[in-house]
Amino acid sequence: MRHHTIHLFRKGLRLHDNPALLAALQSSEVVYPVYILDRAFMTSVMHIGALRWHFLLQSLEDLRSSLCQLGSCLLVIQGEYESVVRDHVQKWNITQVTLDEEMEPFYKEMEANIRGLGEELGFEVLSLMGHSLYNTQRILELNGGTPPLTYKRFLRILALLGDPEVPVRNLTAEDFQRCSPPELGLAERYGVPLPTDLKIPPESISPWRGGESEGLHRLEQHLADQGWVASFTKPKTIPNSLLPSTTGLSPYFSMGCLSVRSFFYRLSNIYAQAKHHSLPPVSLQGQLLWREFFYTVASATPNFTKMAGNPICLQIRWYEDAERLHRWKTAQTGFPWIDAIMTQLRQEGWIHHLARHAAACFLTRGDLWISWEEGMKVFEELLLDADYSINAGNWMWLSASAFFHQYTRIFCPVRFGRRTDPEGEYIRKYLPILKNFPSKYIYEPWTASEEEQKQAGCIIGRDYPFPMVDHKEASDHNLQLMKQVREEQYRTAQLTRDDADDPMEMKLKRDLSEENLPKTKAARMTEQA
DNA sequence: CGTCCCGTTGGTCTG
DNA sequence: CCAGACCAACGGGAC
Repeated sequence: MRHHTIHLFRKGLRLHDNPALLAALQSSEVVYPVYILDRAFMTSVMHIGALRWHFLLQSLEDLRSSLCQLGSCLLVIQGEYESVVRDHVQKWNITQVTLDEEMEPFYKEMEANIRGLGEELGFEVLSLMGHSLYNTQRILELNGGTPPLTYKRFLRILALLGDPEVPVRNLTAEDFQRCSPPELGLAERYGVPLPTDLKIPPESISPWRGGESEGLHRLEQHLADQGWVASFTKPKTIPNSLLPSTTGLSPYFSMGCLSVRSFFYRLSNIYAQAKHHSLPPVSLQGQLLWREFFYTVASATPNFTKMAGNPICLQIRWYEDAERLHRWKTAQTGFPWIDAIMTQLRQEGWIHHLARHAAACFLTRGDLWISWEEGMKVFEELLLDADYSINAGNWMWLSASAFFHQYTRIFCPVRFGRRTDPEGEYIRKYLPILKNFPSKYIYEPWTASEEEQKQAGCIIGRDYPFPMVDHKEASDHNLQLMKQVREEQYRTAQLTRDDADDPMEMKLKRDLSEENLPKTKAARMTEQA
């Protein structure tokens, strides 16, 4: 059967390793490449901010241009996705819709709705996995139905599965010539809108440009240095270097401008030629597998992006403090290292992984004791590489709510950054107000004398805020809170377990009595004293 | 069931 | 300058 097909781009904004689009071209006499720009969805479900809008529109423009070069086009149709599909299926006599399979609940729901429409209107739906290395369902099965909760265990499952599927071949003009492009006139009617058309602020000083072409260009630049690729070890990269010390390819992966499978195999080839190469978790390939790890856990965990109702997430009564949250979000904490990070995030939409750690630890268990969900929302809006599963997973990690539990390890907002950038060049770049501050004080400018502040041209408290908390005091306090939370949690777990096993009141009482509760060393010391 | 090992990237001190 | 011990001590998972 020769189909009339709509290929629906959602992520996967690329022509290389695009299995669903390839299948569309091979099975159709006409293919309509469509991107549905659903602004309400983007704003209320995806929560994308201005920088991400720019990145998306640039990616669409690049995709349109590449499709045109191959004799096709891209139709960007604005509207609610279900009614757009319904309208055009009838208008264009569509018999097939192809799309990438995605794992986020809202994208799954979208696909289910399109399948429902297919049954109603009589078209077929073909979805193929293009955004991840493995089928997460297979990983779950091999782990006995539950997601592996440690990376090590996850890797062991992957070893059973072997290498991921190889990428499909690049699309060529011949592929597109075998079937007709959309009618003339449609391309003009459904062009890629400009930011101003969508009332998005036009100015953008982000150094990241969206699109497959730019992504491939950056990828080639990095892969050219084979020694660097082979010896890459993540923790040794520098969070506050003025240019990214990692690949900075994440925005392109999150939107599917680059294929993770293609990258995986490019890395494998380089490793095969190198005498020595680093290994997961710290290697470059290991980074791709971290992404996969969080996808897997997220796909099998209810309420993964929330605390409430999330079975793997520690339940904590975080403070609600709109003012402190706002100051954190808008780079006004008074800790230059944290504020520089948040400034880079706001201006460029990308910060180093360790910088994310520092900022996240500060907001949650480190200093402010504000819910990781709030931080996650801010990152979702501002990070170009924001990804549903990875974002939530890392916020739980950093807040010691799941995956990571050694809550005594707290990032110091003063000393952590100073280790790799003692002169504070990163701070000077993103907080120009502190440009002339002496290096000695730049991570804690409030310790400079009035005279020194005057000389540096920045009075703390007037030109730049005082720190919003005393880090030492706050982190000690939070440490105690975290200890309490964990003891409480144990008590609750004990209660529910015994409830299920043995409802007898006597047993409950016995197990909940003081001497049967676990004691921290600190508690034991107090007792002795 | 208990015990022990170890974990992608803290901080501090010592040798 | 760097490696390693220690801090205080969690929880998943192996045994």
